[in-house]
Amino acid sequence: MSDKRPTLRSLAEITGLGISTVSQALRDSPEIAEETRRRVQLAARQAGYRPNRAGVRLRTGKTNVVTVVLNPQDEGSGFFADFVYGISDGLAGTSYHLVVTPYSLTDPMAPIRYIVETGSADGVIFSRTQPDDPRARYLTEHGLPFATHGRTAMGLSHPYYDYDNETFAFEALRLLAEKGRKRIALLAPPPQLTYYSHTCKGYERGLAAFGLTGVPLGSVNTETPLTVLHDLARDVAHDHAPDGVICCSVTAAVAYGVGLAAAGKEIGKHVDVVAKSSTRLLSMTSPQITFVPEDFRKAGRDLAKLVIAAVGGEDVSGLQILSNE
Amino acid sequence: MSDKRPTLRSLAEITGLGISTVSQALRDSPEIAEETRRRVQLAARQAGYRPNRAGVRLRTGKTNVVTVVLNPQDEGSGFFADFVYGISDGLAGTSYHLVVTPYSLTDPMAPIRYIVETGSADGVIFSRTQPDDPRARYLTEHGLPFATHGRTAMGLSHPYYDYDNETFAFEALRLLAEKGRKRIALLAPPPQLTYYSHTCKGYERGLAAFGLTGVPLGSVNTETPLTVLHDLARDVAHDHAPDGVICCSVTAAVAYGVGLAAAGKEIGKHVDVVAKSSTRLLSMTSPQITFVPEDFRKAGRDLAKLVIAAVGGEDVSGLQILSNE
DNA sequence: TCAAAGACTTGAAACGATTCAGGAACTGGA
DNA sequence: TCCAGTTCCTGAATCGTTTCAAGTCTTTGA
Repeated sequence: MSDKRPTLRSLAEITGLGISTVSQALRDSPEIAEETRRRVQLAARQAGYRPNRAGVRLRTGKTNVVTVVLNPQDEGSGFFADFVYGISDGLAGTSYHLVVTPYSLTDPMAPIRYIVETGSADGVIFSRTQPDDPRARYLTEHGLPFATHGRTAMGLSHPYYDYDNETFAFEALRLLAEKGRKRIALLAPPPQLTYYSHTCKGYERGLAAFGLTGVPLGSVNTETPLTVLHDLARDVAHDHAPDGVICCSVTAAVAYGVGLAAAGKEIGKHVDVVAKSSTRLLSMTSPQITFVPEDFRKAGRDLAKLVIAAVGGEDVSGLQILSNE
Repeated sequence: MSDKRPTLRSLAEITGLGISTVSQALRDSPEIAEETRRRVQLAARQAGYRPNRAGVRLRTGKTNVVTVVLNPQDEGSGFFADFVYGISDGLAGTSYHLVVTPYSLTDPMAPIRYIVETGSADGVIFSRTQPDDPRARYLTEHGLPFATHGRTAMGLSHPYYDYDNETFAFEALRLLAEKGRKRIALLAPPPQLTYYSHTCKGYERGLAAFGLTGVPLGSVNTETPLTVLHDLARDVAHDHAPDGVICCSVTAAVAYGVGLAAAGKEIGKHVDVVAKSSTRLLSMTSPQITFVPEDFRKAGRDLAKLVIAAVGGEDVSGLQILSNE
């Protein structure tokens, strides 16, 4: 009936108990009699009680916040939206809120330090993981739980979710081999990211397994400006050209594909392209490209679960996911 | 030198002043002597003091949080990523954090009520605004500041950022008229969203102004499944077909364009398509479509500024932006 | 019958901030 | 000299929660 939010104190008044009794009863402490607990919990439910987050946070230091760190390179990649929707899914039904921490163009570590120094989250999720990742190192040193999208390779065991890029590359080569392709190029991710090496490994393993020839593409990667990729595909000398291309990014694949078309090369006829994709739209405009799905929403959902488990102190060994979706 | 975060108390000890003096000095209260203020502020800077958010929030009720509400329909639209990056930009340099509030599939009002009931934000941003929007009404009734992406039409004055869709439609018709097109269809947004009527208004005004004929498309809109739009474009009877199409969404435009191609109609030759677009990728795959840019990142940035101004009590009249970017 | 043990409950302190009602020291005027 | 007014500073209370030491009451065992 009162017009303010119920608090422990008001519940105590309603039930005629002490504040600390109410507090413990709500958390099902065995110290409190079974019946009292039920009575308090009922009263709380009826009053619509929700613990005041500021109170909890001030007293315990627990923020009930998971934070995802923005990367400047992710904008407009289509990755981010799905990823956040997934994290949001994964947090649903828990007491955790999701906060989005901005990047700093001048210092990639700044957001991470900020989170640690201000204690503004219980757990962190970040992507674009590198083999020797300073963020992972820093968070580990400071004991703040985190989960990464992608793996590290620095002798550090931590929760992660990773797409199995090695298998992707390997299976992509199988597909190309089945189509009779012989000279395959790899449009790889930027080399500083961990999954670059996974991808290359699968690629090299596949070349050997299927008896194919690798064709180097020079120093371009999936984050090279699209127009450059387009022109590369259009202008490549015909006698050195690959007849199959594996691409780790939809957008890059599409740009490359448009470039091929501009050179009069038809995908599915003169050349084949296999690409990872998270969206269905582009399979409409570029139906000739072979798309292998990658589900960023699931990545986000699983990472949310992982980081919560890590916050809860679960053993890291069970918090590492290698997925092929 | 101490290993814990500085607090008002530790600053008080360092400076030899009282806690309340320090508190006021940091906020430049005129009650405190000029010199004392400087001394305290210097000490705070040197110690790397940052106010504890939980403490502030508990005492004052101020959360220093702006929350953006997710919409289920926005996933994968490309809108959301840019939008959030923009909001994050707009919040940079302020004390505000950005939290992402999940949607509820069963009750669109649930997240809004949650925010109000738990007092978990100082301000709210939401999109997909409707003429008679229950979210706007509820937030107004409860006195929680908000800013909308899109306008309402319910006799309620509130901060908003809106793209000028009326002008977009009007100018799109001008473009089509200049290309010699006569029979123009509008692929409009879903009718429950406010900008549907703005778009229609511009469309009708343009038809009259340029002497064009409107061609109805039936009950489809920009959120109709892409395959349906594709098939619609492909299968439409030739003698009733429009020779120009205005489209309020890139993805819909592309699907429609692919459908046209499947029917052997060439954009730029048999028909022209004008569409809003926030991404440059699709202008590569569909260079024949005329793209009019819409900048969601700017929308987010401006909305962040607007909602902060609203929280600060600024007059609504200056917090309404109609943009043509 | 009494002490010890157990079962429940509780008030007070603490987390870090702001606000408010004073208090001390100084000024100026009569 | 004294009173009133300024200027500047401060302790205590408060926000809502958890934790801890201590309290009451009942039960048990000898």
